[in-house]
Amino acid sequence: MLSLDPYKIDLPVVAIFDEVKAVLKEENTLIVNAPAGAGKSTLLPLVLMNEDWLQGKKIIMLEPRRLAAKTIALRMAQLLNEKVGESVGYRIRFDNCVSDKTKIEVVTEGILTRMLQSDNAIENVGLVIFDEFHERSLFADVALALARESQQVLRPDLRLMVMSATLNLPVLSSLLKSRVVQSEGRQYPVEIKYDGDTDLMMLPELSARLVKKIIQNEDGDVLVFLPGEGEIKKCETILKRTLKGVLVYPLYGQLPPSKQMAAIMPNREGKRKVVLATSIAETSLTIEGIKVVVDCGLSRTMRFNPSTALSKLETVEITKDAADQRAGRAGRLSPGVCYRMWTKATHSRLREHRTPEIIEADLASLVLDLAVWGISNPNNLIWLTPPPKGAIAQATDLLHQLEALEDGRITSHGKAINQLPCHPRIAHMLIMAQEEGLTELATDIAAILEERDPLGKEAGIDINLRIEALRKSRKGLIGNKILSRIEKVAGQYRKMLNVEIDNSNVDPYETGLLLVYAYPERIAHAKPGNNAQFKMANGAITAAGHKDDLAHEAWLAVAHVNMRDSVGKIFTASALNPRDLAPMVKEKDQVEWDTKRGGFSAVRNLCVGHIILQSKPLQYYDEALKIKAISSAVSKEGENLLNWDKEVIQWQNRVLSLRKWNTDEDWPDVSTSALLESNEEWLSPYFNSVKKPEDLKKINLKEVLQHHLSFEKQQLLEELAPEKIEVPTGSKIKIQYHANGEVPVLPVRLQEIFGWQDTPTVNKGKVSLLMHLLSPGFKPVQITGDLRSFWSNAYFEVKKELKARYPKHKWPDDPLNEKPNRK
DNA sequence: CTCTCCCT
Repeated sequence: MLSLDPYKIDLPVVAIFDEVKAVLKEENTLIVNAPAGAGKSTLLPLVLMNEDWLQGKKIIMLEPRRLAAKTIALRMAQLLNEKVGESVGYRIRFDNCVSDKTKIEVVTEGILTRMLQSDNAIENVGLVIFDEFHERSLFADVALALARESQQVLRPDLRLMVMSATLNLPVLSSLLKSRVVQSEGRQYPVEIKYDGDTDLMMLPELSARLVKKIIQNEDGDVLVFLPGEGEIKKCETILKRTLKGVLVYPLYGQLPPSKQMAAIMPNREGKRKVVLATSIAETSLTIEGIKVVVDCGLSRTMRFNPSTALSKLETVEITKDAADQRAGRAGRLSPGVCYRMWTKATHSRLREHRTPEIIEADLASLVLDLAVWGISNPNNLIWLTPPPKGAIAQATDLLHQLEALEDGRITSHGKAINQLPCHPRIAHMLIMAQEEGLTELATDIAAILEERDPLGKEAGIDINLRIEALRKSRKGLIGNKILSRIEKVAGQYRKMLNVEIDNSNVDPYETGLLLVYAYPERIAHAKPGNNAQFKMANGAITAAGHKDDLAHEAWLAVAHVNMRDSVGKIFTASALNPRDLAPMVKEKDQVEWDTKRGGFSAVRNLCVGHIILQSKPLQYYDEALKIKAISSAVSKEGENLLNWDKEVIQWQNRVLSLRKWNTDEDWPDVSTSALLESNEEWLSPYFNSVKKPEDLKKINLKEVLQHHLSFEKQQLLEELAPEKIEVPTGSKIKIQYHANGEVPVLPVRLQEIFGWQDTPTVNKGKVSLLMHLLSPGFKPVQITGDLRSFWSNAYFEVKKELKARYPKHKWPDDPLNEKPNRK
């Protein structure tokens, strides 16, 4: 029983108790929109725990963070006058506290996915609550999609309640086809001041300057949002040097807990406080007594690139809802002010809602989770934001490589991978290590790979140094926060795989072998001339520092790498024994055309992915492959490779003109682009004897093209669009056709056509030629499309001019009865 | 100059 009447608690959410109860009695889905501080997370589950429709089943509430899950469960238990683990419990990684009596379980996201996996129908659950859904974490999105599927297919009575502070409500409510219950928050007004745009390079200086101004002109403590540790440290140095009598605290995730507490704890008497924080202060940590927020408008996020299968950290503009949430931190206890380091104009073009993690995350685990559920095509689920196709394809590919999937279906190996609480690559390594007898080592590597680097980058790239550090820390010789977290994770793997601690010396080759299981595409081979550069099996070039211990190894097994530049940077790797690569070496015949390297070649390569170990000329190869290779080169660079001369172009233009004029006659598209694209069809029979680029030049293109037309069409072409036309002197003069079917041009000297009454034509008299009339010296004198009118009008003007310039020629008054001449 | 946050 509750220790007090929940309706008498002084929190805004009390006002919606009855409405929430009423909706959930009738409907199975509900959205609750309540800002921070409304009291929804603690009170709503308690008010609902005895509803009839639950039929004695449990309430599961999903929290994005372990600490939040634990403290919320604790508060609820206090309100019930109980201990945690009785009516209210929690389940998080490394720690759970539930019993048979538990009716409300607060769990973190990974746990819910696990629950849905072991029992698709979650039979003993009556209500799932998604708290802080606006954070749009990957797991929350997946869990909602799966819970929804379960509700529709197996459990129509299962209730879902989505709770969120700022959210794209219309989209969510139309997707879930559910009602929205709105709660007030407890928030004081925050005045927004736009302080003009900044640039990233000057951020520490500019934000420090702004803070100094605020300290002089405003009351209360100040919270500054900066993108990362680097900016925070620089800003801290400036402020400590220039601001006297003010306490400055940094606050970010990597800080030891005692220093985090110092920043969060209420102010020491008499002194004002400035906290410089990352986005950690947006949601995870609350600082008491803040009256002024300074927001730089940037944050760092991890983005996964499916084409390289790598994640990298990027600095991005925050969205409007995140900016509002940051500003809200100034109005928890009294009215406040928020300075935004951007302009109103910049603000208007910011995106409304934060990017859901599913858009830019590595989806390997997601695809595997769905496969375990029996869903091979993620599009079959209803998503608030569908996962991107490229990332799904990359994940599916990888899972096939790891043999977790076969033809899109989960394998028994895939199920085993899914049982382990880590990325599928690492789970695959852990399982394969059992066969190699290297499980102990693998548990250490797995834990190191998923946590931050416990040594600085000054330690070099050798991952074996990290393993040794972990082993020393277990012997109590050294220690730090990261190492103890790594050991916690390693311990969980040891327990699951049933092995003991191994603190012996490490054999780097064993490490290398294991890393290859996790990252097969990152096997790296020293480039010739070894300047610490390596080519990886996926084709990318990477480098180690010149002085690194591993810089002169022939082979590396690379774990983490950054590919921001064209030559990537290796962060962690191990030496690799080439003998361990034997099973991965594949014989690949390469039949290709490379114009720069002299044309055609056929070789047999021994390779590991893109790394070529050995290359020998190939005596016998499939002729069809050769044709394909040349043809594909021709389609790309054919205009330069072939002898594409004026003759060919004239022939193309003749056919193309007829294609334009006589649409009923079915003339083929012989434009250059069409011909190059279809070259395999019409040109490839001539490739047999081709070896070098010169051989391609020797092909008589016009002849080949001519023959590609049917005999009838060849004849028709000569008849309708002849290459040349005979003029009265008997000269055969070339007609200039155009590709677009424009009127063809006949350039001819005037004296050669005396006696020609009418304009000459082609295409059975349907197309008159445009005459370019020339002087005896082939200079243009007149253009006409109507010869008859020329003779009776313009001719007399032209005659005068020509007579002056060419007095020895005959320029008759009656040109139609004059004999033409070629003189 | 890699280092935001978080989860099984």
